[in-house]
Amino acid sequence: MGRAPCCDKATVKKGPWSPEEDAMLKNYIEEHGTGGNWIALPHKIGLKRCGKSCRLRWLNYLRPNIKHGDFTPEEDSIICSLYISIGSRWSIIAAQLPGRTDNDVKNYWNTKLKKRLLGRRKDRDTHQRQSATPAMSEMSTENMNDGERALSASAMERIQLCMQLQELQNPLGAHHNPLVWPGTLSSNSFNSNSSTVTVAEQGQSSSMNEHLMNAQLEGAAMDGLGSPSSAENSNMISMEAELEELLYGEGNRGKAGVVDGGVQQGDVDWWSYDQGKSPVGSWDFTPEANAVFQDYTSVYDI
DNA sequence: AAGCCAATCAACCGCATCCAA
DNA sequence: CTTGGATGCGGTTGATTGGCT
Repeated sequence: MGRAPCCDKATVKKGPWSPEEDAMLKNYIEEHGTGGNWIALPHKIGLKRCGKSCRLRWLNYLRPNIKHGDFTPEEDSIICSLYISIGSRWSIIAAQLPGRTDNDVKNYWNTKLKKRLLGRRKDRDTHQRQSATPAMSEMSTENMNDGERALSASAMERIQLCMQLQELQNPLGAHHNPLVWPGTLSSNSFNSNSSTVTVAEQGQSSSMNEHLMNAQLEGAAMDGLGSPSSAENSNMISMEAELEELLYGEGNRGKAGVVDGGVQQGDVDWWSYDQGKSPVGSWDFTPEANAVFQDYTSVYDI
């Protein structure tokens, strides 16, 4: 039994696209559009490709205004912030970065940013293990119990990144920090009615532990997105700066913060999206991504 | 120059969701 | 309400590239 294949794999070509194939696909779509049916598209053009493959090629490579490589510090900051906030929702993250595709962002995170951030944590752990708080030590991967090992890599990364930021902000009492770790303190600290990033949605998680930990992370993120008190706002600014430090190291603060014309990093931070410039007006903002940010802005009164 | 290895990125795969019949 | 096809998405794979020995 099983699922019917989307195309005839025996007659469909796989692997890298040739310039001729690219030209055929690009010319056709520019002239006729996709016609609302990717499956039928390759047959119309005469391409021996799967419809899904055509769609991917168009979205990730052939579409106009695609940017490749050379992520800016500002983009780094957005990616990291959103990853910590919402996890591996690459399409949503990419929608905040004009010209970037989800595939690009995902690759960039996996090959560069993740290593840059977690690598720094590893270095720091090596130096600070002796003085780390018990909670921090228990969470290091080599000390994990079976339940903790059940956490997905993504969830673990987000925990590590959150903890890394906490550690920088408040080395002695990070777990009491309401900004970063609120879900552990109060089950009401995040809104379970949110239709997009909810505990229910985390039902894909493979274990209850991951379930709960994700909920805590979402809580952390959600509180960060809410209407902060002045004290929390101060924490946010601090967290923003710490993220910058993690990305670019001490002595390089400000690298991400100031771009052409003196624009501050605060203009793009994720906990203070303003109605005017974020999702709407973004390049290729999907309805799904739009829904996420509408939830953020309506539920958390941003 | 050759071989090895790690990094990078395009592309594939399979699952989840959407939506029309 | 149910079903099945189409689409979207995230995880993973594999080919290519570049650096090092």
